[in-house]
Amino acid sequence: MQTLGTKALILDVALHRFAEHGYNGTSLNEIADKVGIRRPSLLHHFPSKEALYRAVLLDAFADWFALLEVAVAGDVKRGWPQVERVLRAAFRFFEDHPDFVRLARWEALEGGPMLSQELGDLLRPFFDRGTEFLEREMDAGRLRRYDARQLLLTGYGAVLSYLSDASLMTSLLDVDPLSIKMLAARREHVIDVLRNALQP
Amino acid sequence: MQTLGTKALILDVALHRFAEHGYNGTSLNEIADKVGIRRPSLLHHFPSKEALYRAVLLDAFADWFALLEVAVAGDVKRGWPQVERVLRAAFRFFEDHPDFVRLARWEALEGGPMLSQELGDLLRPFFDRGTEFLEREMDAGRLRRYDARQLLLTGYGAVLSYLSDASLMTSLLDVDPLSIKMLAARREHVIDVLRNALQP
DNA sequence: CACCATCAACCTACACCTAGGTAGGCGACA
DNA sequence: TGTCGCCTACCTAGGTGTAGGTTGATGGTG
Repeated sequence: MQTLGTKALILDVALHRFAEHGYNGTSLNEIADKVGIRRPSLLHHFPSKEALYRAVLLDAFADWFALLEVAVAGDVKRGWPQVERVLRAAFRFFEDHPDFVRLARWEALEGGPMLSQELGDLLRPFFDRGTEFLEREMDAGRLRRYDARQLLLTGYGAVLSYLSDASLMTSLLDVDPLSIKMLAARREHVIDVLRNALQP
Repeated sequence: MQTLGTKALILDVALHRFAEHGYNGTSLNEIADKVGIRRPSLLHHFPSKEALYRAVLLDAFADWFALLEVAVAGDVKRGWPQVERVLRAAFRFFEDHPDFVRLARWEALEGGPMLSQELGDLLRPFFDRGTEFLEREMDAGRLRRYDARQLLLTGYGAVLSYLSDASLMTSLLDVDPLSIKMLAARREHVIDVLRNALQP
């Protein structure tokens, strides 16, 4: 049942590998082997390792941007309920796309193969929209006052680190941090902390 | 004025390189060049790349463990003031040891060159002591109730991500995230958020 | 003091492997 | 007959690690 074309299959396998071991830790041979072709055949579909990586990264982020667009559409609610709505949407996305989380983390750490700047530019509009929303709600007294940009970065760290650093979490928690149960516990915890910090 | 012996100099340079580019992204040639010797001379001091990496990592963590010992010594205060005391000590350490932060992040992401388990074992006692402290204070009503372990992990993510993902922060903030001013802003922000989340 | 053995720290040269990427051929199929 | 997708064979760069030699400091001994 391999409905995926070879190209899509390559992207799929590469996403897993890059997410797991990063750019430097992944070889084209590994990817090709898992796809079931030889390396030169892989390079027939993508001109270079870096081109493949870019394609993987942009694909992954396209999904994330699409979700963000939907999640913030209309600013349906105000104050904390809207924050919680977006948070839950984000959590659901991250839980469904663990490879995306790790890929993003590698990219953020490495500064990427000269791609980080570009990604930052794509991320920036969403960051600014988030900032504006938070500032508006704080001004209206519906959220406790903080530096809105710092607050977004705090959310970023609190949400993503747990998911990206799974092996460390396993050492500390003695359970699979990515099990359904632990993911739910994590989600509710973060939301709980932020609610208490944000509600006036 | 090179008061450092060659071995210490190697460790120093290697720490920088591993922190910046990770294990796979760093070659012994780079390190040797920067030290001012040839690679075989470097391998005279450390038997292999992995041995060098282990030495770097254990050194870095030894400093961190030493600080933790001091910071938690005596549980001088109770409730939030003690939490804030430890937080500030940790921030100061991280600001003084940016390479440590990034090294830890690489290690957590990569699962490390088979070292992560070992590191987890070293970290574990501190994690458990933190958990116990928080639970005691929560039971006494001096801190708002959360899952203590989740809370520690939230702190981990919120504090370290900003410092380790500096290149991403630069893209989003348009300023040097590691400047004295921004570091202070970050510190006060995180403490502020956690205070509001934790004080009953 | 003169002599010699030892050893640490460095070097050059080399062996070996794996990586990414290229050249060119072969078969299937429109 | 052309083109697509794949192959084998090959190239080069760069990585880790080893072999073996040089130098210079140390330190015991006649």
